[in-house]
Amino acid sequence: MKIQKIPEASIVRMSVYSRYLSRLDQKGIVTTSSGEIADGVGVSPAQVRKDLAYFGEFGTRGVGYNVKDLHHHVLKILGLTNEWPVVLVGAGNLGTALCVYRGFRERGFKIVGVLDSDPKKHGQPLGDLVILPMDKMEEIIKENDVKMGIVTVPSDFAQDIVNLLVKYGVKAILNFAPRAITVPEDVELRNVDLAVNLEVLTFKLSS
Amino acid sequence: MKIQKIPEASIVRMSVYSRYLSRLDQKGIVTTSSGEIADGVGVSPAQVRKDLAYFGEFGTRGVGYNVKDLHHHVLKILGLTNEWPVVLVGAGNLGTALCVYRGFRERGFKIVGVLDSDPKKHGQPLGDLVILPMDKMEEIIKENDVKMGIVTVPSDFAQDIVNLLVKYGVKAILNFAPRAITVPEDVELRNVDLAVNLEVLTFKLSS
DNA sequence: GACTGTGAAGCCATTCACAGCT
DNA sequence: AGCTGTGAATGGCTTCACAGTC
Repeated sequence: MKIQKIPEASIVRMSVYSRYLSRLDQKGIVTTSSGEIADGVGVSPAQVRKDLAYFGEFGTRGVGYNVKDLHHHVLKILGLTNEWPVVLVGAGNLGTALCVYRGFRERGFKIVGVLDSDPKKHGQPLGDLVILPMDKMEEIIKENDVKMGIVTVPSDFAQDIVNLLVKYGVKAILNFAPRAITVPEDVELRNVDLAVNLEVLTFKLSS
Repeated sequence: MKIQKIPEASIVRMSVYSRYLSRLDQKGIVTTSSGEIADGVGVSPAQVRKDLAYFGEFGTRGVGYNVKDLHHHVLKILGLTNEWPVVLVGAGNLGTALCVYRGFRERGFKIVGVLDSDPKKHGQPLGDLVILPMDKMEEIIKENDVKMGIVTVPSDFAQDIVNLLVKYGVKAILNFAPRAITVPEDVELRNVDLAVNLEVLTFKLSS
């Protein structure tokens, strides 16, 4: 295998494969194939093989893949073999929902701090945490060695919050505010725009 | 302009442009350019022009675009000139958060019904709605002429719920369950996988 | 001079098709 | 015979570069 750039879409699919492999493993299935995975997640078998091939040779020709083995490899590729501490900023409706979202914990993400600028919220319990004021950000990040942040503050404040997170050493940010945000080169940013997803649907319904 | 297939990525960007144009309009700005829009949303000017060109000629050479005018055109293209009634299924943490999410209402999406299978939740207020049992689905959809649904139920039930929505006439579904879901050809489906977004970040942090 | 609209070129991702292994 | 791994072919999106317009 030559070294080459890996498409972001492949990484997204790797994450999806890993969830499917975890299900196969739970069902006690020992061996699988690119065809089975493809059916299970809704892509082509060639796509599955190509994606996996970016990272190594995990299968046996004529046989397929060992489920446990492949699952472990994929988790390792995604960096999910250890728990990730995460700080969440913005304890509004969306923030509180994400804070207790089981899908994150199941995949090894642990929210270790929830911050909000509203003094009325400070001290309020949220899951097994307590909402803290913004000036606790540095402490939370440093004490827990936090590298990831989730931003669910109103759009107007998103860039400022992101700047703060970066200042205190966060290296990857998931932003839910529908605004263009900039970060330094060594920081990873992903945006999730919930309304956009509905609007793609209305476009298709209308055309 | 020739007829041609429009990339989905272009539609996503159109939605982003429309939000930026709405901000420019609010600020009272009358004229803009592909360069300004590009800077504002973080893409290239050529990309902006190409995207818009899929749908028509909205600008004036040497001048730029009229903000109000372009904004209106983009909203019309996205099918956002009328309010869309939406039904939401699954009043867990994520579902309740989305139900009162301002970002949806601001863009013309109105949740007209929240359903959950848990009898303990029935009758509980949620925003200005009340959580209803699943067997009210048909009534809600028919009475409000609902064409869009949001699914925030546990993964194991997502396909069943989607099947029900489709059965009662919903034509576009936004699914938050991390499972492969299938729908008939005439139904649009989009998946939002929140954990995947964090996992793409961990991949990048780890590599 | 400034900015749009667009064919052509370049680039990137997916699919194909088959050699290689069990 | 069955399935992986992969170079080659295809298809699609983005960028380039410039003619057209004000």
